[in-house]
Amino acid sequence: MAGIKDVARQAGVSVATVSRVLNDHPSVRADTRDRVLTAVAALRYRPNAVARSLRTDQTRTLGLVISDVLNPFFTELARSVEDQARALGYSVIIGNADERPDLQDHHVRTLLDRRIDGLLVSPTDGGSPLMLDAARSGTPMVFVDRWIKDVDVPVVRTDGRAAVRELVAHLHALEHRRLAIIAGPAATTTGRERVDAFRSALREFGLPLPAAYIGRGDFQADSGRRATAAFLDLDEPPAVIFAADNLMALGAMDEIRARKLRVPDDVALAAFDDIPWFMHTDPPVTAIAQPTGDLGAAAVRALVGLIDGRAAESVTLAARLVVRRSCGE
Amino acid sequence: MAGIKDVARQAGVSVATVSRVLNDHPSVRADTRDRVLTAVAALRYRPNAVARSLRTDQTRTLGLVISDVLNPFFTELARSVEDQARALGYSVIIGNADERPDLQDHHVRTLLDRRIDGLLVSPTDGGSPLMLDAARSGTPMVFVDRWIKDVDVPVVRTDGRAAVRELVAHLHALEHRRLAIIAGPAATTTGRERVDAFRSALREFGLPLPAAYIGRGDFQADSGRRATAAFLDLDEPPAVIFAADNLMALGAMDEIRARKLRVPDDVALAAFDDIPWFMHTDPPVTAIAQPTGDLGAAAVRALVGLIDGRAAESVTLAARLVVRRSCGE
DNA sequence: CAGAGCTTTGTAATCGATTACATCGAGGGG
DNA sequence: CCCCTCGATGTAATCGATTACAAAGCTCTG
Repeated sequence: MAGIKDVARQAGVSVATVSRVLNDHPSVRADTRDRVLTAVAALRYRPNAVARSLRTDQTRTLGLVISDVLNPFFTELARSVEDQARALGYSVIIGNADERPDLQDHHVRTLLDRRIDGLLVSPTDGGSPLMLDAARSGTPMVFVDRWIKDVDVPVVRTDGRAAVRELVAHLHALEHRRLAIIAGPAATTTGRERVDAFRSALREFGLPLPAAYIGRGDFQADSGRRATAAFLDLDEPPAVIFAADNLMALGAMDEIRARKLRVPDDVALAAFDDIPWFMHTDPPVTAIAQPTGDLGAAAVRALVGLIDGRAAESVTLAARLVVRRSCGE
Repeated sequence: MAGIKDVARQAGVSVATVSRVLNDHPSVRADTRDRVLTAVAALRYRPNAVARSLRTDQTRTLGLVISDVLNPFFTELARSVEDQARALGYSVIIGNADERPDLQDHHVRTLLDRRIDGLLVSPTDGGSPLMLDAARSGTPMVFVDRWIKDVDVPVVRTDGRAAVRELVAHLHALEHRRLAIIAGPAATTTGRERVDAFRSALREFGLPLPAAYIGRGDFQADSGRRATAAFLDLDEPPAVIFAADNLMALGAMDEIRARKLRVPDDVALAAFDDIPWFMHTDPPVTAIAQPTGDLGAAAVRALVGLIDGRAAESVTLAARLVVRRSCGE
């Protein structure tokens, strides 16, 4: 592959001049520029990004570590992140943590080794020392969706409290009284928050949230299945199951279907995170929708701001309830 | 951030020795190695992958350019690719082409600039000159799922002919006679192949495939909606709609639902590419499933083989039909 | 017309690693 | 006891770009 030297030779100038043309430095005579450009075209020269990065100490690359690519919410997020990053001249390297702290650390380490300019993370757990170190040592970093307490890192996220309250009101209006939740891992903020929001909303309506009605999930389908099985085995099973993410809702549907029960007649179902498929499930699932596109775009803007030395602020967007038929009419 | 020089100073050796320890070169005395390792730990040193790549001319990174991240088939593929790559010591950079040739080229260019060691592509169109050049100029490259004719690049893909034939047999047995297909873009191999397979199977059963029963889709949901609308507006609408991918099937369901028609009573529906949600749609969708995990793993193995100088062979796996209820009982 | 000042270009250092080659010291054979 | 060999380590070139500084050419002015 042709290098800058080949271009310089071909154009009869020095490498410095070629470099200046490439970075459109003003002090290059027009005809020299033309000769260089012709040589570049003739040799199909493309600057080596690796060499450039080494010298300039910037890669124009952002790292994105997400909890689970198979979760449609996160792939939508990844997509909007990439779109916005591209618009700002950055590439994105995605790392899939699969909800595993060790994999998360693996990706953070690899990304740091590659000297990405900034890191976008949706942490799987609460306290990866590696990540905390990175944050403290000044790596530009922004949390998205989930975050870690007591770290000075901006957070771009959705506040679901109002929507959860709305959901509970909806359920209450439909005469449902025994409401259960499949929670996410306690190590994640979203895992805890959604339960908290649910609990406060229930209290507001004078409803209890017994321990048996809090299922321990890990944001993946299998755990939704297991938690649902446990609920349904109870002497007094809940009337509604609220899954804290869409994959656990999928698992819940699996289990309900396996037991030949009907939604919403036997159990009602609702989920956090709306996805296109919920419109077509049997029945369509009532869900709380996050503004995923805005979330990704805002996160990238905040991160690039940080990279450019501006102080980034945390952003909180609102979720909204989408009522369908899975909780009754 | 600490560099190799800092480590050398701290350990009282030269950078060469540090490098040797890091790449575990045999000729380093045990106690020297220990001193270096202590220094590495003390300074929390991590080698700069950018510098290393420049010198060694390898990035231990694979590029993966896929047609659409929002398509669950491709995100599953991406996931298995990443898993296998990680197992072999490679990172993966994913580029999402969004079914747009210009975006595809953008990603190929960026990946090439970054000097990735190899490229995995599921081409959106038939003839990006950039990609053809790259292939010819020796960039290790493997096509996955889709491919381009007349290029000397190994292909790892699924052959759906048998499964499509099985599907048609199933439909025929259910007394369906008017079968339509929503095709993918003619520029893609999968776009054409699936129609061809469908057509031959129909012929085998003595059924026609009128032009009006071939919908022009682009593998995205909207086009499925439009093609379905066109079918249903026909004087003699089809009894079955076979969507050549899952997103177009989603679009078809949208349109059918919007017209208050029922699947399979009013129209039957089948799709290429199975996804977890098809089990829970109303009704569950009959689909042709690809062995996605194997596909990704085989593609990575072939690519890494190429990188290591071994000759890679094309791999063809078989798809299988998963019968559910969307075509009748 | 000399020299100041500006524009344009070139020379060479640099980024942080790897690695060919040089060097040094110890041990062994004659 | 000398020299050769081999193991361990260091010195410095190198990868392909960017960029500070030097230098050359040109214009313009007094």
